[in-house]
Amino acid sequence: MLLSSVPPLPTAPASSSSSSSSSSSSSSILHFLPSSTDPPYTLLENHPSLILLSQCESIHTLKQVHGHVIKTGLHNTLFALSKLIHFCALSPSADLSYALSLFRSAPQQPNPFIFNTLIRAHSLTPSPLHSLNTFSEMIASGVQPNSHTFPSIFKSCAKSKAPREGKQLHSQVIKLGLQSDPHVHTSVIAMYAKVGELGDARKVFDKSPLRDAVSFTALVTGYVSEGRVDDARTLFDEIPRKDVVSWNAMIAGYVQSDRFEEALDCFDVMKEAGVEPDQSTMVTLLCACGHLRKLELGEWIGSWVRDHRLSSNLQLTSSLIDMYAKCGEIDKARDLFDGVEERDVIIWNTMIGGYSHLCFYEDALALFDLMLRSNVKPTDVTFLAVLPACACLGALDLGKWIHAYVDRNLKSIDNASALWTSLIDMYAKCGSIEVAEQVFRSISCRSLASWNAMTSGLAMHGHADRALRLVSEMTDEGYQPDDITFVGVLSACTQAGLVDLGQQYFNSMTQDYKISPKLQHYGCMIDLLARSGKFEEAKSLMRSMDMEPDGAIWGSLLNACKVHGDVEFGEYVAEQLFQLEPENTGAYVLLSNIYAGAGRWDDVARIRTMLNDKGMKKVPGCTSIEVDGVVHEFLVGDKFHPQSKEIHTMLDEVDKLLGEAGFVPDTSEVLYDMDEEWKEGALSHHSEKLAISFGLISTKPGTTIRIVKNLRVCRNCHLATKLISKIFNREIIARDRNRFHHFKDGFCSCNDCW
DNA sequence: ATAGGGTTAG
Repeated sequence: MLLSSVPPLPTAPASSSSSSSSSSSSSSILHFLPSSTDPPYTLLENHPSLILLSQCESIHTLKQVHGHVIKTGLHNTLFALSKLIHFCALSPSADLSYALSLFRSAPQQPNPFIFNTLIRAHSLTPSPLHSLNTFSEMIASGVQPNSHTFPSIFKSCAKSKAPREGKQLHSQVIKLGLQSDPHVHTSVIAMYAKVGELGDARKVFDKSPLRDAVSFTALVTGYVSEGRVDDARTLFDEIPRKDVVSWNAMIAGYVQSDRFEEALDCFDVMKEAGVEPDQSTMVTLLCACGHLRKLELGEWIGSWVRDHRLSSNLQLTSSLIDMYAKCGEIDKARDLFDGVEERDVIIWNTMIGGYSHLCFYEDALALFDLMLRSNVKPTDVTFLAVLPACACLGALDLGKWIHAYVDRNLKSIDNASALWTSLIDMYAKCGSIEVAEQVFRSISCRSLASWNAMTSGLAMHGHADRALRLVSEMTDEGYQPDDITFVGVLSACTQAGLVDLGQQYFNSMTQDYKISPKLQHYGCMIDLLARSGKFEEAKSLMRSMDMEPDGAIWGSLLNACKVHGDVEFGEYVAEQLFQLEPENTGAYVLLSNIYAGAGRWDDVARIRTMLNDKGMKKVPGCTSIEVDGVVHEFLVGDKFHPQSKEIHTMLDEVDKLLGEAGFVPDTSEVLYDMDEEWKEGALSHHSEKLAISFGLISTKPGTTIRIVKNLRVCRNCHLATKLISKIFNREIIARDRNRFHHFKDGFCSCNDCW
C-alpha cells in the first residue's frame, strides 16, 4: 500500500495578501460618488461618501472611498476621520496599520472616539498590550478617557495576563469616578478574575451594589479558572435572573474541570428553567458528549444545528466532528468534514486529530498531506496530531520535515514543550535515538514529559545504562519522577535483563516515591523475573497484586515459558490467557511453540486443528519501510508492490549470498513451529525480508535501512538480518512490536535476547 | 458613533 508522498519543504511562509480576494468589481462603486460640483451636504451623516463607507466590503474599496473623501475635503472633519478609522480598524476586513497611518496623519487632535476605537482594535490583536501604549498617548495628548475606554483596555490586561497594569488602571478608574458604570465595573471584575487575582475580583464585586447576571458571571468564571467549581456553583445559584451566558459559564466550568456528567445535568436544569441554549452551549455540550461517548445526545445536537441552519458554522462543525471521532464514528466525522466548503485550520486539526485518536494513522497522514496541498498552514496542534502517526508508522522523513518546518516557521509556539516531546518520541520510535537525544539536549523548555519520552526511548533501544543515567540526572535537576518515569526505568531493566536493579527500582518507586504500582509496572517486573527464569518470584509478585493481571502479563509469562521450555506452567498460563482473550491467536501460537520445543508434535497438531476449527486467522505480519517520504507496506509473500519483480530478483540474490555465508534455515521450524508469522511458503517471503530487499534496491549503498514490523521478529529472520547487515555492509534498524534491533556487522544490539 | 460576562481542536 502506498501513501501519498511528502510535499517539498516549504520555504518562507506564504504571505497571504488580504487584497487578493477583492476583484475588479470594486470599480463599479466609484460612479456613485459625488463630484466636487455636487450641492453641499449640511448633515455629514448623510454625505454619500460616508454612506458608501458604511457599505464598503473590502479595504480595497475603502481606499478608493478614502481618496474621494480627501478630494471633497471631508477628511478635514473629525467625524469623517472617525468613521474611516473605525472602519479600517474594526470591520471584518480590518487593516489596523492603515487605520494607524490615518490616525498619525490626522490634521487635528483626535477625539476620544478615535482613541477608544484604536484601543479596542489593539485589544483584539495577538499583541493586546499595544492598547496600553495608545492609552498612554491618549493621556499625554490631554484627551480624557471615558467609560467606553476601559472595558477594552481591561480585556487587553486580561488577555496578556498583566495584573500590575490592570491594578494601575483600576485606580485610574476610581480617580475618574467611573467605577459605578456597569460596563467598566464588570470588566474590572473579569480582568482580576482572569489574571489570577480572584480576591481582588471578589472585593470589587462585594463592594458594589451592582449585581446583575453579567457581573455575577464574570466572577463565576474566575472561580472556575481557579479550579473551584463548587464555589462557582454556590455563586451561580445566587444569580437572580440567569441568562444564557450565565448557564454557559457554569456548564463550561464543569467541562473544564472534567466533570462532564454534571455539565449535562446542568444543561437539563437550564432547559427546565426555560432558557434557550445557543451555539456556545452546544459547543460546550459537544465537548462533554465526546468525553462521555454520549453519541445519542451528540446526534441530537447535530439535528439542533441543522434545524437552526447553523451547518455552515465552523466552530459547531468542528465540535461535532470531534464528538463523532471520540465516539468512534469516524465515517460520520469525515462526512461532516467533507461537507464543509471553506475549512479553517481548526477543522483540519480536528479531523486529523480524530484519525490519530482512533489510531487510523495512515488516514491521519493522508489528510495531513491533503491539508498541505490545500495550502492551509499547519500549526503546532496539527503536528501534535501528526507526529504520533509518524512515530507509529516509522515515517521518519515526514517527521524530519515537520522538525525543519517547526524550526523555520513556528516562531512562538503555544505548546512548545509538548511539541518538542512529540518530536523526541517520534525520533526514538523511528529508530533515530541519537537525534532524539540531540533534540532533547537542545531544548530549553524541558518538562517531566520530555524526560520521560527520552528515558523510554533509550529503554526501547536497549540502552539501559543511558536510560538509568538520564533518570538520575533528571532527579539531580530537581524533577520528581512519576509513574510514567518508572515504566521507562523498569522497561529499560527488562530489555537488558537487569533483574536485581529492576527489583531495587521497583521497591524505590513504592517506598521512596510512594507511587503505587500500576498494571504496566507489574507487567515489566513479571516479564523481567520470568525471562530470567525466576518463575516462583514472578508468581508471588502476581499474587501480591491488588488487581487482575491483564493479557500482556499472561502473555509475557507464556513467552518466558517458551524460552525456558516450561511446558507444565505454560499450559496453565495459556489456559488463563485463553479465558481472558479468546480471540488472541498469539496465545495459541505460543503454546504450540512450547509443545514444538518439547517435541510434542501431537499437541502442536491439536492446537493447529483448534485454531482452524474456530476459524481463527492470525494477524498477518506486516513490515513498513519509508523511502523518499513514501511509506511502503509489505505483507507475507506480498506480490502487489509496483516494483515486485525487482524486489524478488533482489530477494533471490539475498538468499544466494546468505547460503554462501553458511545460513541454513531452520527447516524444523518450517514444518512444525508456528511462529508469530504464519508459514505460508518459503521463509524468505517473510515481510521484513521483502522490506529489506526493497530497501537494498532503493537506497544508496552504505546507508541505514529502517523498518517497522507489527509483530515480533522471528528467529530465522533475526539470524538472516544479522548476516545481511554484514554481507551488504548496511546498518539495519528494525522496530518490532516490543523494541528496537540495531543490526550491524553481523550482530544485533539485543544480544539475541528479545 | 464606541463599551461588560460564556464556548471548540490535543
